Amino acid sequence: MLSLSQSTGYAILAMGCLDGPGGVYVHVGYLAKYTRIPVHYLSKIMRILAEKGFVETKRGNKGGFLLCRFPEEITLLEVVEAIEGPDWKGGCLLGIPKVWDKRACPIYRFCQEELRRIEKEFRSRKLSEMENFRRGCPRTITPSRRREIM
Amino acid sequence: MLSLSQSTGYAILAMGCLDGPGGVYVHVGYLAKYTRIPVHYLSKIMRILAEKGFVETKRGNKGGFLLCRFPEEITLLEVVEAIEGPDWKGGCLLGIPKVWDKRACPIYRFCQEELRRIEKEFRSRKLSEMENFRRGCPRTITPSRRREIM
DNA sequence: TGATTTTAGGACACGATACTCTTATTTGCA
DNA sequence: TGCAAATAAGAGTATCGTGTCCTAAAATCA
Repeated sequence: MLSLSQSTGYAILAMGCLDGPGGVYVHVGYLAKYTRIPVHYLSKIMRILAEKGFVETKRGNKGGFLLCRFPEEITLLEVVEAIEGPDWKGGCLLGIPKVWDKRACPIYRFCQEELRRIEKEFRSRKLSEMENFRRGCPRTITPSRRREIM
Repeated sequence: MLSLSQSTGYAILAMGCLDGPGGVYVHVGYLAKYTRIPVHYLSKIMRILAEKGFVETKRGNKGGFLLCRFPEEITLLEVVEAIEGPDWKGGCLLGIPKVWDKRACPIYRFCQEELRRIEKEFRSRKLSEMENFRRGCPRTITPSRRREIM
């Protein structure tokens, strides 16, 4: 399938729901429910994002996750590279492992142009553009609704 | 990594080296060596391509593989869909599994445009455009060189 | 302090992709 | 006819992405 890994999609979905510095910590359970990501798997991804310095975590009651920077300052490209690593572009959309011979790829030039275009898009788009989505994610919740979710 | 699977790249690389109807059958070992694909793995892919009706096979002495149609008539899109299946587009370059809420993907419109552009490219490009690459692939070979290869 | 809430971290399972190896089976040619 | 060449077929292995589960540790609050 022509796409980055699901994990990257999950990371963007989840980060798009978080508040910036000074906001409220959001429980991973709410994130998971709202974004439809398996909760234990998302928990792992959040830990990676914490290690990479994207999110701040707080344990215990009223704990959860928070962005370390404001969403206006975080580009999609940063998130992509944090999860996929620097080689996310791969070089060939067709899946030719390493195009050692340009004649081997009938769309060599097209791939280069496309990947440049896509990277430019990723670099120009910020998490803040998911604001409308973020607002739908619950932050405080009743005990009964919590039992239903978890 | 943002690409189709390696198998698709392998299929295109290999098919790009084959003759059309009436040409010579090419040994999978030569294909593998020339394209730098693991020979047993390529052998499996060739069998899939044979099942799908893209290549003709001949066993035994002087056997090998041949395209069933002329390379001018075979588009990249056909090969992609044969190996990846019809859902190769996935819908979201970022890897968001199923974009149930357009607000969830900050580049929803961009993805749609890009995938349309890429599909158009795949549909317009033919295997015959790999002619220069194909010519470098050995068809007949000495026993000593064969030992070295296999 | 103790109960509750929440993340941290690791073990494990499962399927897909990528790759290897061995044993048929078919074909051409001497 | 028999040998050698070549694909067919399928079992086996490794790794990775995805997902589940359990226990430990930390933080809050009564």
